[in-house]
Amino acid sequence: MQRLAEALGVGTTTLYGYFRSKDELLDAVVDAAAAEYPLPQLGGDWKEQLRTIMATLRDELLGHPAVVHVRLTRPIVTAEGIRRLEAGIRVLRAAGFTNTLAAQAYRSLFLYTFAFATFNALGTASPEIRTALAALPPDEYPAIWDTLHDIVATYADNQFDHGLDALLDGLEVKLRS
Amino acid sequence: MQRLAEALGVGTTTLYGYFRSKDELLDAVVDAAAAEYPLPQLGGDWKEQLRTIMATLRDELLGHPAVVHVRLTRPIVTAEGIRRLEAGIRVLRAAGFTNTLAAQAYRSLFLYTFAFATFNALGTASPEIRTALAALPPDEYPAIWDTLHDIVATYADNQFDHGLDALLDGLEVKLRS
DNA sequence: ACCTGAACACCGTTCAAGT
DNA sequence: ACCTGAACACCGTTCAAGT
Repeated sequence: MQRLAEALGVGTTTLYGYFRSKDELLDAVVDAAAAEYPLPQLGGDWKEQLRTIMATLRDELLGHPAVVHVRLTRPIVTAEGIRRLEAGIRVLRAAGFTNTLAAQAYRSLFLYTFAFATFNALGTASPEIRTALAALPPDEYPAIWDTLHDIVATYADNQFDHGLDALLDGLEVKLRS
Repeated sequence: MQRLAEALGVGTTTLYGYFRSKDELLDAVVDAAAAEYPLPQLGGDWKEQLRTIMATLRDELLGHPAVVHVRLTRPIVTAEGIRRLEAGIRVLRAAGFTNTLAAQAYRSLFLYTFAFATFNALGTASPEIRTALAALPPDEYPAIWDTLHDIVATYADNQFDHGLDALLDGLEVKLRS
């Protein structure tokens, strides 16, 4: 708070005239960050529409990594988050999912997307991981040794699509059964 | 640190004789917590084996919620985490996945599991979410209104299986193509 | 070797007072 | 109404000194 106040050229206590606490200020920051990534027009089949919704969430979190940490401290409901949820449930129900399955499916997609963005945003840097894994004894960890390159590669962006596609394919299986 | 030292009945600075910093102490805590949940004997088909591995990770994080927050601050590699990774990659390769697909699949499962545990452990309490969602105007958010009960229910434990099963089903689709 | 009080820089927040 | 310095309780860490 004191650093923010100094950056703004005001006294620290001035901030408390606008926000009751640091948490309340951060809530507003999170909401403002979310508002920068409004839901675009949805097109394509239900899977493609959900891909668009989740890509928006991912971009929001990657665009403001600091927001991720705040959101993991306590539950925060943003206006954009509500709009994404509404759109997601609509898409899933229109695709034929029951209310229960639609809610569970959205939650699964949300969790995966949030985790991907979290581990990317919080800088789970590949060099450090690589070093740690490469130092393991190959005879004890042969599978890691063989796939070291592939494991490190999962910190790249295309990992997002892999998991999301798998999840969507799995949801389709549930839909058909 | 001062509170921990007091609880231990020693001076604060005594702790720095055993750990170079608070981070280093927390690393040891995280590793100790993980060691409480060793990988059990794996049985069943590849999906069942991965379910067992991920359940172990989930239990570890839910068993020590404070650990979750620490692990989201910086990348931490635990001994048990390495063992789980080795076991997971082995299972996936034995099931027929290529090295690349195995690494991506494990990462997807890990991300989903970690996110589930995170949002449960950090107390994304359903009452607050319910209140926030129930206060929305029904004409603007009809899908949320209709599925309010189902959405709140996704904070329960059986949500874990739903998403994990969907992910595993989706991975099976990839395996067969 | 093992332990420690004092001190430092930093933080969120409150209070009473200033314009 | 809007702003503010001083103060408080708290924190991680360092230093120089104790046994």
